[in-house]
Amino acid sequence: MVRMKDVAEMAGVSLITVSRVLNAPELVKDETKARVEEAIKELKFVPNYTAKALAENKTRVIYLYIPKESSLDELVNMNLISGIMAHLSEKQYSLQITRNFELPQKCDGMIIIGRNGLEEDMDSKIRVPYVVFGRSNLNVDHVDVNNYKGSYDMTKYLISKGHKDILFLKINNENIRFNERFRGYKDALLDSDIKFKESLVIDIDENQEQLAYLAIRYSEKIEKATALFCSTDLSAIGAYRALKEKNIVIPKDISVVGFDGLANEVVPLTTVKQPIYNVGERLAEILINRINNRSKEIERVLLEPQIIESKTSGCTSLLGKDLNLAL
Amino acid sequence: MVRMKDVAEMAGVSLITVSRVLNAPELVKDETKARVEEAIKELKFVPNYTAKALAENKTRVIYLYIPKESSLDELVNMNLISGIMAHLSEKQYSLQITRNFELPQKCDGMIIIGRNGLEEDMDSKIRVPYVVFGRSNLNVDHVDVNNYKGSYDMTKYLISKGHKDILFLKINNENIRFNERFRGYKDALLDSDIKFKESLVIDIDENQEQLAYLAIRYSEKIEKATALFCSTDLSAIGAYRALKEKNIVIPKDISVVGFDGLANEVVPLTTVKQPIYNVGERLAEILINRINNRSKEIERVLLEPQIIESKTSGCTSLLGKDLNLAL
DNA sequence: CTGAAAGCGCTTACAG
DNA sequence: CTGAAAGCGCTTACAG
Repeated sequence: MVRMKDVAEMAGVSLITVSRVLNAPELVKDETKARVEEAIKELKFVPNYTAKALAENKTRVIYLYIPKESSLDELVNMNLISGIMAHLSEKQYSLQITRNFELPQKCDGMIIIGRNGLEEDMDSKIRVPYVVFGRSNLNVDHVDVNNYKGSYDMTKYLISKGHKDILFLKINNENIRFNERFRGYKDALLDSDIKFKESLVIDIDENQEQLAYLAIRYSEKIEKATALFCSTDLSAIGAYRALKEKNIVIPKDISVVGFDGLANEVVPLTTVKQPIYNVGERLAEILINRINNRSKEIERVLLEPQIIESKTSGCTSLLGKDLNLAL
Repeated sequence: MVRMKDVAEMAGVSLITVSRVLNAPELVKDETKARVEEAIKELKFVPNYTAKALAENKTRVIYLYIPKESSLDELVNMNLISGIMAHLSEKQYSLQITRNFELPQKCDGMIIIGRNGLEEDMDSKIRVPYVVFGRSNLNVDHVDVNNYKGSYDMTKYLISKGHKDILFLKINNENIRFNERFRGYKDALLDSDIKFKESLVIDIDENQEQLAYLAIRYSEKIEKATALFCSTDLSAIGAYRALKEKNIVIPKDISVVGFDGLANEVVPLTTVKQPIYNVGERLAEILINRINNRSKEIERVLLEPQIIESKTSGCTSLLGKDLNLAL
């Protein structure tokens, strides 16, 4: 293994100078720097990050906190982990996962999956820089998905396809995300001069396929609508099943769209795709920047979701026509 | 931060003794050991893994090689990464991802996503212990999914539901996995005294939704069957779409099942779920064991997939009956 | 602009 | 069974 010492010898300088070329090149005379750089290239020197970390009192380890309630093999978490890994690897950082705040080892920073309530005590508990996925009441770097915008855009999209009577399957729990999606829907209607009607909203209490199924199965509001916008893909699938049972054909009789898009590799549902993988990348990026500069301005990033057109939606002009049927 | 030195002082021993208690406790007198252990607990001492790694000439970093052709946000890769991370984190190792074999930094071991052909030169290139996902012609630790068994079991499952004429949608490329799935299907028929018929096989060349769609859309073999076993979920979804277009109702007229199950959180397809997340965990586990004991016997692990019953399959006794329709 | 020396927190022959 | 000393490969005041 090539060490800084070897580079120093080859370049005819001290080890300290090599270190400077690597970490503070502006302090080194151009000519010396050139000699060192050549030696580095010649010997294919790569710094030993373990030694560097020890000397700097760093670890090059980032912890990702995922609450215990959330399984690591959920699609959201998998997307997140992959995105984070991709960026950290590039920057020579590595990742560990934790389910609580008692970390088994030192780290340089943390990524926290939003815990909406408990945040107040977080800042005192965590003694390293951290970044949060989701809203944060604290003055802290965070990344979130623009649920409002995604929902707004999807509603506009449906309107552009000729839909005016758009049913909304709403999820009624304290999760801000679902509220934002509902707001986006309403505002898009408003901005298109379509009156928002309570009679076109169907409520369920949790994001469950079965609840959505039941709600749609026994609702009569369907007949008034040409499109159904579900708050999540999971509920869209429940709704889909209910519609089929009622012999309503999709998208011939009604368009059905969802929100999340985490499995759109295999689910042919028109939906709003949350860029969770990108969220992961951005979280990692922002955290590393923060580690390298504690005093920089707080970052608040809102990533835009994207509409994925698939087989469950169509134009109103095609209503009743037997086209390519959806799954 | 509490160091070994602090523990040593409190226990009234040398730093070396503390190190022994941690790494080779059998060399330490019981009484001394007890004093040290108490001090460790009292001071909540946690070893500094960076320092340990440097002294041991280790890194505690594992590289995961994923070929460039394969995107990190594919479901398989995400499952894998999450599973690997879960185990490594537990063992205080961390992970980095690489897309080639020029590693930017030292590591203690590698996890290689099977590269079926190129394996011959691998052993010489990689100078650290490694484990492979997939078959390997080399004499190396590896983990794979039992595709044969999954397919065999699914076929048996369909037979147990009364199906005898089971169409198989086969993918005809060099990927061994697809061959194994086909073999499992044939053997299950054989073992159930059902004659295998070429006329019940439909071929496509790649695992693509559209190819499956076309193959099923224009095949007349469907009419002869009560069940359709597709080699992948993706092809099952294409097939599903084609069937719907032909006004064939699922599972009323025909059962449709797939293979993969990576998105079954949201896809209500009866399928064989590949335990990719568990594959990840096992890969990590085996690698760490190998790192700690280079001379142990080679591990060849075959994980069993699992049948997930969902809404696209049913009993032949219910054929033609209008039940809970599937998605 | 450059270098000698101490230090980061561990492990590991070697000695006793 | 226990300990003194050197070493892992870097960084960082400090001095010049």
